[in-house]
Amino acid sequence: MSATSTPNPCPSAPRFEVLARGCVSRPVLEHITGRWGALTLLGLREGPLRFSALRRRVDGIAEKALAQTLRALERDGFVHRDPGEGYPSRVEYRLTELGASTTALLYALADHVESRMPDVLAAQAAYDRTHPPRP
Amino acid sequence: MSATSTPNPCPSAPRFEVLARGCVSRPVLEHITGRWGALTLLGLREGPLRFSALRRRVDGIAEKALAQTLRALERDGFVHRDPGEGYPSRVEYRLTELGASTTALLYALADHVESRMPDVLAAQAAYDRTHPPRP
DNA sequence: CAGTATCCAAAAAGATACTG
DNA sequence: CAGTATCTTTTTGGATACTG
Repeated sequence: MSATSTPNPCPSAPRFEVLARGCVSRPVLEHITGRWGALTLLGLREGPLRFSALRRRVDGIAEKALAQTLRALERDGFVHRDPGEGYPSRVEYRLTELGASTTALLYALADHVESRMPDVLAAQAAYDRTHPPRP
Repeated sequence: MSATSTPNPCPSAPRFEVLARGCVSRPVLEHITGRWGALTLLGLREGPLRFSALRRRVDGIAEKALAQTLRALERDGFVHRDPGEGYPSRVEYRLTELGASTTALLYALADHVESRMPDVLAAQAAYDRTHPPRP
């Protein structure tokens, strides 16, 4: 750290503003909501998994992307990486307490979306009916 | 439409699996959690806004990105677009009921992250201390 | 097994200009 | 004002190969 006199960002205070660019929590929120972040956390929700198992679980993710995502989530303290000793290597990933509490909220969100899919599909159909495919 | 005999994806049933590629809810979840989706929804949380006001609120977003994001969210039924008549144009965007309920969950998530930022910053510092910057 | 390294293709972000 | 069009630059994604 050292006295960085950043005019600084979002007071974690009453009104919160992740909306501000430069807010320190914004990149963190992006890690957990981003393309693979959310799915990776949800993939670990039911218990620890090893790299390949997790990769199979998060359908469609590339090794590279999974590695990157896990690194970011580990750095932010959402995921704990436990490298077992021995060979061949067995590394387990598990949610930290912070990761678990966060994932619970993420799950609530995903579950809500899932339950309201009928409305979403209806909205999409209506939209497509009234909007030109692409002139 | 038309009888697509998709072997199809994620039963909205008991165990849910957004994790599956091809799951219809996955792209929707991505729209609301994606790079700008979340911030745009949060930007509308306190009330309807017009395009430029929203753009100012979601700090750093480009016109193009905002237009795209709003289109996706409108199509999914999270946002309602209300084009006022007259000139110059005044278009208002507001959350639908579905958008509002979803955004409430998103807010809970963002708020949780915000409140735990001290832990996140500590984790990041610890990580950076023990991991080589880049050899 | 658990990754890293590479290379290429595809997509997204940015900046600028222009229209109803 | 509310966008679209266009072009350029960066980031991603995907496939393949290789190492401890």
